[in-house]
Amino acid sequence: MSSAEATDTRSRILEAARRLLVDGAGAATRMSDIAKAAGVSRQAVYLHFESRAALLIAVTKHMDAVLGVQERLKPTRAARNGEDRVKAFVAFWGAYVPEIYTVARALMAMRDSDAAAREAWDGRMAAVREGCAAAIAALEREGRLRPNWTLTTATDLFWAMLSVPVWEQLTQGCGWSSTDYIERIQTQALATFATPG
Amino acid sequence: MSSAEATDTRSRILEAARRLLVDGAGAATRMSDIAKAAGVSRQAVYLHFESRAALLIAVTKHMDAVLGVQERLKPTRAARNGEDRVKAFVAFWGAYVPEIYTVARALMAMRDSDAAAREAWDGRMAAVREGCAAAIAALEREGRLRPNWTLTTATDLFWAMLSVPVWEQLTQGCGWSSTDYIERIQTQALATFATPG
DNA sequence: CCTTTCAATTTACATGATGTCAATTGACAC
DNA sequence: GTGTCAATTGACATCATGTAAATTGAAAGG
Repeated sequence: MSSAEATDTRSRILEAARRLLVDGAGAATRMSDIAKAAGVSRQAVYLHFESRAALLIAVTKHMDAVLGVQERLKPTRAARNGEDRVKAFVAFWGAYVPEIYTVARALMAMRDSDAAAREAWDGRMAAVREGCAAAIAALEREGRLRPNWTLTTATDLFWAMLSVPVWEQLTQGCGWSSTDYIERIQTQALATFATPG
Repeated sequence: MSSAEATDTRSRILEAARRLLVDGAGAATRMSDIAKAAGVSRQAVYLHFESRAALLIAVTKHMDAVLGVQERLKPTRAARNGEDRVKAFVAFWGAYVPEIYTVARALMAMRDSDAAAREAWDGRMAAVREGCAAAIAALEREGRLRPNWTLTTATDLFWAMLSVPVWEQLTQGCGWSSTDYIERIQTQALATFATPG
C-alpha cells in the first residue's frame, strides 16, 4: 500500500528530525543529516516537506501530540484561584520548555530568514500568551492584581518572563535546575503581580 | 600618508556598517552592502576585518565610544542606596538598548555559527551582569534583599529580566515605549527583590 | 501478464552568502 | 625611479538550501 508507506516514511523523517534536534546537533541540524538518519535520500525529504521551515514546523506539531500538551495543561485549568493558576502555569511551562527547547531554538533561528517560520513561532507564542492572560485575569477577578498593572501590561510582562530566551539564560547559562526555575519564577510573578495574601 | 588613509577607510567601513545595521537592513546586512555603502570593494573590507563576526564586534566597540557608555553609567554609581541603584541601572539599560539593539541582534544571530561572536556577546553580557550584581549587592548591604533570594540567584534573575530578547518582546512586540519599559521593569525588580520600604 | 502509478533514487544544477587567492593599479615616500 | 602598501578586479572554493529531470522498483488493477 503506497499511501501507508508514504505515511511511514514521513513519520520516519519526522522522528529522525525530532531526535537530531533534541539530542543531536540541535539548531545546526541539516536537511542531509535528517535524511541520513531517516534512511532516505535528501530529496525524499523534500517530497514530504516543502522546506526546512515546513519540516521544523511539522516537528513541533508532532511533538505536541507526543508530549500530550492538553493533558499537561489540565492542572492549570483546575486551579481554584488566581495565585494557584499563576503557579500552575509556571509549573507547566517549566516542565514543558526543556522538552521542546532545542526544536524551539531551531525555529527561532529561522524567524529572520523565513516568513513561515516566523508565523509559526508567533502562533505558538500567542498560545502561551493566552495562558498568561488567563492566569492574570484570574488574579484580577479576585481583586488581587496589584494596582500598578492593567490586564494587558501584566500579561505582557508575565509573558516576557516566560519567554524561551529567559528560560535558556537561567537554566543553561546560570545553571538553574527545572525546580529552581519554577519556584523562583513563581515567586517573582506573585511578588510582581499579586497583592500580598 | 598611507596609514592615515588606512585608518580613514577603516572608519568609513565601521561607520557604514553601523549605519546599515542600525537604520538599514539590520542583521540581514551583508558584507557587500557594507562595502558599497563605504564606497570600497568587498575585498577591501576583508583587508581591515578578518570576518563578518570581527567586523560586527568592532562595530559594537566603536558604538560604545560614540555613545559614551561610561558617561551614561555615572548616575548608577552615584546612587545613594540600593533601591536607587536598581532604578538607575534599569534606567540606564532602558535608554541604552534601543541604541544598540539592531547591532546586538546581528551579533546574537551569529552566536550559533561563530565562536568569536559568541565570546564577544558573552563578554558584553558579563559586563551587564556586573551592573546587576552591584545593584543587588547594594540592596543586600542595606538588609533590603528579600529572604527568598541570595546574591547570586537575585542577580541571575535580574540579569535575565534585562536581557535583550525581553526588551525586544516588550518594546517591539508589545508596543511598550522606552518609558513604559523602564518604569515597569523598575517596579517589577523592586517588587521581586526588595523588601517594602 | 502487462500497464499504470507513485514513492523514492540518482545526478546535476541554481542560488546566495562568506571567505580566499593572485595579479594589477595607483599614489606617495625616499 | 623604485619600492611599498592600500585598494581593485576577477576568479574561485565552500557550504547550505532548494529545483529539476530521468530512472528504478514495487504494488494495484484490468
